[in-house]
Amino acid sequence: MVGQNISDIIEAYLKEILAADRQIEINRASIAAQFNCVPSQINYVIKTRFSSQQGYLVESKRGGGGYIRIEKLRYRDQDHYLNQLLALVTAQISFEKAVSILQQLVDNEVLSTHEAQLLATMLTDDAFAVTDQVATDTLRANLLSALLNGLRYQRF
Amino acid sequence: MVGQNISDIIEAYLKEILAADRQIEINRASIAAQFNCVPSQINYVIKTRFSSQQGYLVESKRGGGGYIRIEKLRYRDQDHYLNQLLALVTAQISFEKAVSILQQLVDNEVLSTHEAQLLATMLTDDAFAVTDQVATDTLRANLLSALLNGLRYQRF
DNA sequence: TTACTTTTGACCTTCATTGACCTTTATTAT
DNA sequence: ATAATAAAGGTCAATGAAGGTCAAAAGTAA
Repeated sequence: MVGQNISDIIEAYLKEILAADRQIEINRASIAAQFNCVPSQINYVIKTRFSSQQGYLVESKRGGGGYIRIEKLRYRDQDHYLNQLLALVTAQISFEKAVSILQQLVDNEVLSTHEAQLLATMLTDDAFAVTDQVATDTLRANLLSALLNGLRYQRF
Repeated sequence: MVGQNISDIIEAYLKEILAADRQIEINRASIAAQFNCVPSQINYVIKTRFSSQQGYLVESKRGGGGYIRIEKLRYRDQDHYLNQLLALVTAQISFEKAVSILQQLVDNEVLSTHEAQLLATMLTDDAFAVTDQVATDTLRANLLSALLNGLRYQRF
């Protein structure tokens, strides 16, 4: 039932291919034609759903024979990977971004879905009964940093 | 007595669907039109009758193709037990006490050892880079309360 | 009355869609 | 080779399409 808009549909389409291939190369115009939208919408989809925050690497080439290549990044070296994620945790962080980081940990099998849910629970605004938004975000960032640091030494 | 006002009627309508499906996705404007009320009344109904305290999870998305999704969470059978633990969480709580509560959750197989470790990580003083000790304990109490509340329901 | 709940609407924020205009790269004609 | 042209993809701002917030007004019950 999720995915009423074109962007969601295109996202799902690309991710389905990525699940099998881990890397795709598309022609912007073709995809746009296929989904009956304007070419720049593809850029929108990529920008909002395939960012490096979300674990994707996007490269492109213009001109004749141009393409857009999307790659789902996978991290073999866990410590290095956690460092990268840690770098994404800015001094203040919104719940949504925090969740997208947890999601990446799930994608890369560092956390189970259930674990991520537990942790997300503790990162909600609700969990901090604080009125000041800046203080809340700062705090959440601290919590998440602590979690990521903890994960690197945790044995399973 | 129940069902006199529009809010009650909308509540009943949504809960009837939820009884069958456990999850619904609605368009705020459509529902509002259907019940001849203003859109923000839907928010009122959700806020007063589908809160997380009442066992519902509500997510929404704005913009084109936006929606409001309501999910009925399953009640845990350890609920009574969780209530007891929740009572132990005072307004402020030390790390040691927090850990002992987590330990009880492990003993009762609500959490795995690893999960407890993850959560403990987020409850350390270190996780809150706050100097004031009272504020820290207050916060930790909030976090732990949120966690315990979250554990009462589990997603499908 | 008084306090609580419901109803309404003005105004706000977020997300999606579109199109005009720009930049880069490859091919083709001279 | 060079210059023109074609063939990509990129940017950005305007517009549209949802849902969110908040406080005032209107009901309701004690």
